[in-house]
Order: sequence, then C-alpha cells, then structure tokens
Amino acid sequence: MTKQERPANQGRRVAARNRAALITAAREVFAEQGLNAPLSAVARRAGVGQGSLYRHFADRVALATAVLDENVRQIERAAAAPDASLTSVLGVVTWHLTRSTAFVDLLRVRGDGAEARALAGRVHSVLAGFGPAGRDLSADELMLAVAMVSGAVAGPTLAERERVALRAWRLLGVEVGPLRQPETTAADEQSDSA
Amino acid sequence: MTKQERPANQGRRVAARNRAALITAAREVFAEQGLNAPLSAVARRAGVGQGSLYRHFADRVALATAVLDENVRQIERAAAAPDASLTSVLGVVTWHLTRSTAFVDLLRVRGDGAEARALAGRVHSVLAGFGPAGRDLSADELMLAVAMVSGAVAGPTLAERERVALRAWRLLGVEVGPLRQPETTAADEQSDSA
Amino acid sequence: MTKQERPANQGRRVAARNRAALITAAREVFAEQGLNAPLSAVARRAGVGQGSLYRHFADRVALATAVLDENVRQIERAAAAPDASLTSVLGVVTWHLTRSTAFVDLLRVRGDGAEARALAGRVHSVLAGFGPAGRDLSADELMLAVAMVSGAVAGPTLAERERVALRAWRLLGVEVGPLRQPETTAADEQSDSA
Amino acid sequence: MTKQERPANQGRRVAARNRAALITAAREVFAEQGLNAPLSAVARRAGVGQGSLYRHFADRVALATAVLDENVRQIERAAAAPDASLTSVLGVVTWHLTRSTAFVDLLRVRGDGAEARALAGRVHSVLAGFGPAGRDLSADELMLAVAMVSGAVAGPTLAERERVALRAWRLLGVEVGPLRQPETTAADEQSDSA
DNA sequence: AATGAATGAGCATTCATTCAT
DNA sequence: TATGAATGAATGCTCATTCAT
Repeated sequence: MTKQERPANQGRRVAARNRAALITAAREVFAEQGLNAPLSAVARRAGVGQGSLYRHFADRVALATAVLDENVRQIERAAAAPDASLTSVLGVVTWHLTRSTAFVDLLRVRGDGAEARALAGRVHSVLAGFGPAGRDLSADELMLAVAMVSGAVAGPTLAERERVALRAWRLLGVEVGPLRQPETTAADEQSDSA
Repeated sequence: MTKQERPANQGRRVAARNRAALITAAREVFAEQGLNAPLSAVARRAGVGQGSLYRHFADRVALATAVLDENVRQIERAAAAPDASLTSVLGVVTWHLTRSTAFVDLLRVRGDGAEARALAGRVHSVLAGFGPAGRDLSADELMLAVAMVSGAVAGPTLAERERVALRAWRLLGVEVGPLRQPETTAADEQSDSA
Repeated sequence: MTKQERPANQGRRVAARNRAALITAAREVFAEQGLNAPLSAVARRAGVGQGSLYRHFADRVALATAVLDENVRQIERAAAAPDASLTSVLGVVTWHLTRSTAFVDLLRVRGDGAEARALAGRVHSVLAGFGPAGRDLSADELMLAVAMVSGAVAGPTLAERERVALRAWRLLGVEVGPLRQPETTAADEQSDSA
Repeated sequence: MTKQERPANQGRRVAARNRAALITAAREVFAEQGLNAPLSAVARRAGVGQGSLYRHFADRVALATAVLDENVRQIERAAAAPDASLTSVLGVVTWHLTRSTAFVDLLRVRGDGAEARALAGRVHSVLAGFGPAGRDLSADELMLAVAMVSGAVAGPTLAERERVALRAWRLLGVEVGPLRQPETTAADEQSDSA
C-alpha cells in the first residue's frame, strides 16, 4: 500500500519543492524590488521555469498572498504560544512590518482584494483574542493602530525602520514586546492549497 | 511620412496652459493610479503631446514634485492665515491626505529623493511654527503622527478615507480642525521655476 | 487585453531557426542601413517578435558580433583550406568587404569595443599565418592595408565596389585572389554560444 | 547709397552671425557625436533657436555640406599658396582627415548626394593641378589613395589618428608634407548662398 | 509537471519638423 | 527674422502571458 509512495512520485515531490522555492524567492524579490517586481525575476531566483510559476500561482496576487500567508501564520503561531500576550504578538507583527514592504502594504491598504482582506482579517482575529495592553483599545482600534504604525514605518535601513516603529507605538501609548524573528517551521513549506 | 494633417502647432501661447494642464492631469492620474502611472496617460489626459510633457518636466520626479509643491504651498498658505492654528492646518494636511495618494506617499516615505525630502521639510517647518495642540508634541513627533495617519488612510471611497483619518487622529489624541479644501489661488498656475 | 487572436506561440522548436533568421536579417539590414539600423527592423525582417530578438541577443553589439563572427569564421576556414595562400584569403576578405558595410566598419574602426577588437584580432592572426605576397609586408602592415582598402570600398553597386577594391589593392602592390563567396557550412547555423 | 547699410539692417547682420555660429557649432557637434547628432544640439550650442537652424539649412545634409565646404575651401586656398606643392596640400588634406570624421566620410563615401560629390570633385580638381609626388599617380589614383588613407584613419586619440595616417601614406609610397592647420580666413564666415 | 522560448502590447524617451508669436 | 514650444512618429526595451516540447 505504502509501496506506491516510495518509487517516488517525482513529479509531485518536485512540485512541492518548486512551490516553496517560489515563495521564498518571491519574498526576497518583493522585499528588494517591491511588489511590482518582474515575475520573471522570481522564477529565475527560484531556479524554476516561468511556466511553473504560473502553474502554481495564477497571478501576482496569488503569489503575494502566499508570501503573506506565511507571515500571518507565524503571527498566529506566536499567538498560540503558551506565554503569548498582546505585547509579545505585537512584537512579532512589528518585526514583520520592519522587514517586509509587502506586509506593510497588506496591513495598510485594505480592500486590495478578497485575499488581502482575508489575511488582514486573520490578524484582526488574533488581536481580538487578547485583552488591552497599556491602553484600553478595542480590536478595531488595535488594527487601526497597526495600520498607523505600518504607515510610519519607512526608511532605507532596517535599524531606522525599527526605531521609527517603536517611536510610533510609543506615541500611541501601546506597549510592544521585543521585535523578534518568529520560528519558521516546516509547516510553512507544505501548504499546497493554492 | 507624407502626413499632411498635423493637429496644428498652437504656438507658445499655450505653453503656460499646457504646463498647468499637465500638473492637473498628473494630480488626477497619480491619485488614481499611483506615482508609477504611465506618463503617457498624463499627457493624454492633459491633451498634450508626449514631447511637451518632457519639455516641461524632465522626469517623473519633476512632475510629481510640481504636483506636490502645490499641495505644500496650500498648506503654507493656510498656516499664514490670520486665524490659523495647528488644528486648522492639520485639517488642511488631512484634507490632502484623503485626496491624494501621492501626498500620502510624500509624507510617509521620506528619503525618496532630495525633492521629496525638501517638500516634507517644508511641512515640518510649518508644523514647527505652532505650539502643541491637544497634546504636547514636538514638531518631530507631529511629523511622525502625520506619517502614521497617512499610513492609516486608505480605502476606496473618499468618505471612508476621511472617517479613517479622523479616527486615527483621535487615537493619537490630537485635535484636528475641519477637513476643508484650501483655496486654489492664481499663484498655483504661475509657478514656472520647476 | 481581451485579445484572443495571438499569432500562436510555436514553441521552442523554432528557437534555433529564429536565431539564424535574426542573424540573416541583421546581416541584410545592417548592410543596407548601417550598424545603427533599428533593431525592430531586424526583428520584423526575421519574422520574429521584438522580445525574441532581445532574448537571443542582449544588445545591438551582441547581434552585430554574431553577424561578423560568421564572416570571420569563413575567413578562418578559407585560410585552413589545403591550397590556401595569402592571396586567396585576401580574396575572401575582399569579398566580404564589398558585400557588407558592417564588415568594412569592423576592419576600419578598431577599438569600438572588446568584441570588435577580438574579431579584428582573429583576422590579424589569420593574415599573420602567411608569408608576404607581392610585397614584403608584416601582418600589421597587412592589416593596415586591409583597413585602407576597406576605406576605399564604397559605391552604390556591387560591381563598383569590387572594381574599387581591386584598384586599391593594385595601388598597394598587393596581389589578390579572385573574389569568391566562401562556402556557408552548416556550422554557421549552429553557433549558440553568443 | 551706403547709408542704408549703416543704420543697421540688424536682422540681416544677426542672420549672418547666426549662420556662422551654426556652422561652427555643427562642426564641433558633428565631430564629437558623429553626423547623426541631434540638430537640436547644434542649435543649442550655437545659441540659436531651432527654427533659425531650419531657416538657414533646409536639412542635415545642407548643414553638413556647409561645414565641409569650409574644409574644402581651406584646401583650395592651400593649393593657391605661392609655395604650394602636392606634398603640402596632402598635408592639409590629411590634417582634416585626422580632425573630422565628417570629412573622412566625405572623401570615403562618394555618391552620398550631389553636394558631397561636388565637394569631392573640388578636391579632385585641386589634386589634378599638381604633378606626381613620390610616385607617378594620376589624379584619379590620388583620390583613391586619399580615400584609402581616409579609410585607415581611425582611433580614439588625435595622435593615434595622425600616426596611422602617416603610416598609410608611407605604405602607398606617397610623400606627405607636415600636418598643419590651415588658416581660417574671414571669408569662411561670409558664405551666404545656402 | 517543468521548461524555456515566443509573442507583442506597453511605456519611456528622443528628435525632426512645424508654426504662432 | 528669431525664437522656442508643440507635436507625434519612431525606437529601445521590458515583461506578462502563452504554449510546444
């Protein structure tokens, strides 16, 4: 029964690997060149043919969504940690904000499509799961605050963006945990529902 | 080659008119499609040849600068009014924020070139000329707050953007005057030093 | 946008054919209009999309180099023939001179880029492999002589250019073999290393 | 009678000055950027409007012809000098060859239009007026030799071009006088027959 | 399922030429 | 007669998308 799985369904295995490589490449390319970067650059960096990119992702939005989906999942995972708090989750959110222009846009520009709204909604849900932190803000207000910080985050260097983000949170009177990289689990590589 | 029917060269009488038309068109096109909109679309909307656009504005930045320069000048003029206050000026700033994506980007993304920084600096100077309003904020903090509101402002409809902007200011505890259209004086049409 | 009738993508079977067609077209267009001829004209004559041209040849120089590379290879092949002599090789060189403006420019204007110099160098090497003919000239002097003849070769008709070239060689006291078309071997179509 | 001339027919005086300025500018621009340089660059360098350029010179050829006309006239003047010899005139010709790409093309590429042929013909006439020098060459052969040297003349630096030119003449066994700048007389500024 | 070449629409930019002032 | 702006065709180049292999 399990024999069939072994003689290598090479095609399927390669497919999954390609998909992951494309997401990784897209994350890097979008970060470097912005969300309008040529898709050919993504394919090249992933070491994959153009056609394969289109097989996995119908369009630019689908690819971007896949990238951001990982980000959001990491936030959800951070919120699921035993010692999680609003403060610590905001630390993860802000970590992403300072790393990824695309993520900034996600949380800033709502309504850019059903996918983006869905992702933003998941962040909203996460935040709603916590009580107020430092100030008594509703989940809606928290999302607005996140958008505001997103809007402020800009700058050529990572350090500068981090500094600005923290100042922005302070101005809002919201306490933020340390900006730390969330763990990337193997799960990130397995999504195949696109 | 043997085209006889040239749409007629209207001579240099139209020069000033063309320049103004280009700025107006650019304002609209940039607002709708963002700062990377095709310049050909601007020329078309202005009813002007491609070459004329390039004669008046050496590059995209020059054109965008001209557009934003008008915005900033209106803010400066609002600040110079006899009954001006930080609150009323923020009303004008926010009015622009809700109208123009380009203006949002100007105040959000600093360092995108000397021109942008100069324009943002002028806004900074204006804000620095007022005392605190509703909270005791330095000019730097005020600029950050403006950037944050800029970041939050998004939405398909004008009404939505206005609502969001006001909520954002409230979250910051800063009082904002009524969002009102600044007067467009003839001076705006005469700038020829770009 | 809603165009349904794409002229059909014939797949990569045509890749090699396209490359050859581009070189052929470029040879003709460059010969007729000079090395600055619009590349779009080359693509059109080759019956190929603009993009394909750029895929095969990164820039104008790469295309010109490919064209001239064939010429030089034919000269090298002529020099490798069992009964080759300086006289016979000069016949081939001169044959090209009278056929191709681009080739004339290659041998006339040195230093127009590393590629051109490399190609000219290969001609130099070929000439250096023979002893003097009709006069005792060094390889350097021979190259100069070739450049001089190149410079003299001009005229609207092929016959005129041939006549001038032969007169020029006579003035230099150098014997030249019959102007004959070198064989185009299949090898010319296979180069894929550009 | 001569009164009319004084009260300044300003228009006419300016016109002549502009014409001369255009020729000078064209000489420089064509030398730097080649014969296909933008005419707007010529007008700009001459400090003259685009329209004025077109008033004086119907097209690019007319302008180029005017530039070369000066060169040829200088050669004719050199030939008219009391101590002129074929050797000395060839020195002047070669001086021009090493200075001006346009002049090279004139003597190299015949048949580029009636104007060019006429100018080349004048050079031919000049050479025909002298006896053989160093070798017994007919005027036709001399013109061919000039074309050959023209063809050889190339190189990024003036010194290199001069060196090559002299080597080329040596290879032809023709003696050449020193390369010297011909005097520019006021006459060059007065041609108004275009 | 992957590949990589083909295709052409689209955008930026330049420049020859015309023409009102 | 000079001026300088207007015009748009032409060209280079890029890139999203399709499709034979």
